[in-house]
Amino acid sequence: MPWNLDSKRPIYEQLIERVMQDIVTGNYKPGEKLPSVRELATLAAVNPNTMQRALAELETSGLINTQRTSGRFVTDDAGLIQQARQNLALTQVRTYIYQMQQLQITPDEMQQLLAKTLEEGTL
Amino acid sequence: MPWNLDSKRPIYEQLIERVMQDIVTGNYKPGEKLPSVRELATLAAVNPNTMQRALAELETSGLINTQRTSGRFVTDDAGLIQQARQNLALTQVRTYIYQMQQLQITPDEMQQLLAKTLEEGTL
Amino acid sequence: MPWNLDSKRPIYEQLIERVMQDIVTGNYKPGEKLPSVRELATLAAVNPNTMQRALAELETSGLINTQRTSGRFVTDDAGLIQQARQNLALTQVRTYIYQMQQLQITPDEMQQLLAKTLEEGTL
Amino acid sequence: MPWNLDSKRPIYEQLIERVMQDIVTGNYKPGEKLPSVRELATLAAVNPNTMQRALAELETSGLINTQRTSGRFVTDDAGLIQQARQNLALTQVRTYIYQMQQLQITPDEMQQLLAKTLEEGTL
DNA sequence: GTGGTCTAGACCACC
DNA sequence: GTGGTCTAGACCACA
Repeated sequence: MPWNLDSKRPIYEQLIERVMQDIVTGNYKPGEKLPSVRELATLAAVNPNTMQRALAELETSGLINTQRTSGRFVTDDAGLIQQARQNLALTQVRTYIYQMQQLQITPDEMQQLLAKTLEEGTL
Repeated sequence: MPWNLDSKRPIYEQLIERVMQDIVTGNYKPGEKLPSVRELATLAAVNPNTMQRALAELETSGLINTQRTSGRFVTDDAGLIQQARQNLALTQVRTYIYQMQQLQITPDEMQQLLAKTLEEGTL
Repeated sequence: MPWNLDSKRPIYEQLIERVMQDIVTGNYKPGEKLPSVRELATLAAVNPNTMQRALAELETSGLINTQRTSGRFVTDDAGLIQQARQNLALTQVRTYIYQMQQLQITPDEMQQLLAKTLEEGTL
Repeated sequence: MPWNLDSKRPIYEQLIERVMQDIVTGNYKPGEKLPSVRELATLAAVNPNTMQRALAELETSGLINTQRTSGRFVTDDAGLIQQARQNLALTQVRTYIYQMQQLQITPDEMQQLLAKTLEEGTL
């Protein structure tokens, strides 16, 4: 999977999002050891400093823990991970609703448009 | 209506979105003259240059036309306005779907979460 | 024939060009009386002041003369008109050559491209 | 090479044209890094903001890409550059033809006048 | 009065 | 160092 970095948004921000996704979707399992900063940086084709910063900020969320000598690990608290996933989803749906309200689109239409777009399989 | 500017995103970008919304929702009618740059700048509490930039970029969408000495006018092509509204809505729904897919959330869940959140009336 | 005014360029400038064209192409004959300022302004759908300014500037070229009481007349000096036409054409061709040189296009290519475009009848 | 800015036309517009020329004529090679905004501004003897605006608008053409922290780069798509050059040339020749038609000059004359002017080497 | 342009100078985030 | 944004204030042409 390519990293698809967009040069118009802060790189570190995109790295945070990507690693977080990999965690909440189970791509990295609870308790699993993450690749080293250098490895991840190589994979993402970014400067190690930038990856370092991203991981450091991720730690504040509690999703990953650093063991000074042995590396970084995904939290083994599965509940925490599920909660993070819920929060991300909730944020998305609220954003959707808010933006549609700005366009004066009714709740019914919001649901219909979603259903229709999903059916079409349009990306 | 306050302008609710968020200092974390470019102001001119938010101005564009706001004026566009005012147009597609009929707050400014087709063919209507917009307030002058200076007036709008005062309303939004931003520098006239910033508002100027926003309006200039808005012009590329064709939603507004500029008459150099008499002001800016909303296009009188109602179809164009409706189309713009559709596009905005489509972009929103696609973004929602894409983000949820990243979280490996199924289409069914996307719809259930939307329905549930709408019911709760949660903001 | 519509006047095709472009709101992004000074109106009076476009009026000058248009009336000058009408003269050098014989649309208004040598010695002929021009319509009144008010009439022309109506035809062009512009403010009479603007048309007034355009005609005033045209006078400096010698192509039209004002008779204080009876109106404005195209010069009856056919040579002067022909010369103006030549000058306009020369300016065009020199502009073309200059611009193409900026693109590092050779004289041969300038001629070939012109010939080809004329053949196609492309507008 | 001096920048030859004409005070009667918007400076940023001339900057756009100039940089675009430098790209399509190979003065700046595909994939090459452009000088920084500040450097170019100094070279052209304009305010950095003005140069910034020009480059920002140039980006919409796809001829240059911006990497937020490392600078701007000419696209490495040589085809795109050639296409841009063609379009610029086509625009010029069409403008020439259109203007000459307005003067009611025949296609034959358009070609003769071009040939004659090129021979004379008149600037 | 309108929009448009330009300068000067400051500050920011990012790498 | 890079690009990006914003402000303040000035001036211009046009109608």
